[in-house]
Amino acid sequence: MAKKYWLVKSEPESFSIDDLIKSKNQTTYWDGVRNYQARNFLRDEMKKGDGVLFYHSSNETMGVFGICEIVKEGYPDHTQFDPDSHHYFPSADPKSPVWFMVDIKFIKKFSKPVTLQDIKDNPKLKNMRLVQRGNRLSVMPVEKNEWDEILKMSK
DNA sequence: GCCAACGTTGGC
DNA sequence: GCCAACGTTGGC
Repeated sequence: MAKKYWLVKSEPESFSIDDLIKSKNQTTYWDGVRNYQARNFLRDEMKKGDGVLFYHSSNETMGVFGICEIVKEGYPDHTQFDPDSHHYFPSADPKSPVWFMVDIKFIKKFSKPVTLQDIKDNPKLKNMRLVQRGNRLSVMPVEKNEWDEILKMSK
């Protein structure tokens, strides 16, 4: 199957690309996604080796800061069962988990981020889901040509 | 099944 | 900090 491409959003105050770099093996599990559409991507469609754009939101510099890859495919997000977790989801049953996550591994940080403004200013990227109205998905697919364009812009 | 209320996201 | 967009919840 052809390699696919994704974008994940994170607020750098809670988890930034530098936090990923500092993580053990530069790998982390992407927990806490509580949106069904995003869940379906995590559970069903993100495959080992797929490319992931790492996006910082709600920050003075919003944009894509680097890339990583999927190293472990969808498996149950353990925080849904943990009453102490901020992501606790009482109706989830370990026998039929509701929420899933993947593991991602750091590949590289751009020397200069591709900002949201850069993306908006590039007519080739006008169809990106990221810049479409009202889009609030924290995990979303990216087309190969969009991936290539972002990488080109990061140089 | 409808829909108002509410909570969250995220750009500005 | 504001607020538009939009997903979810829960009463009916």
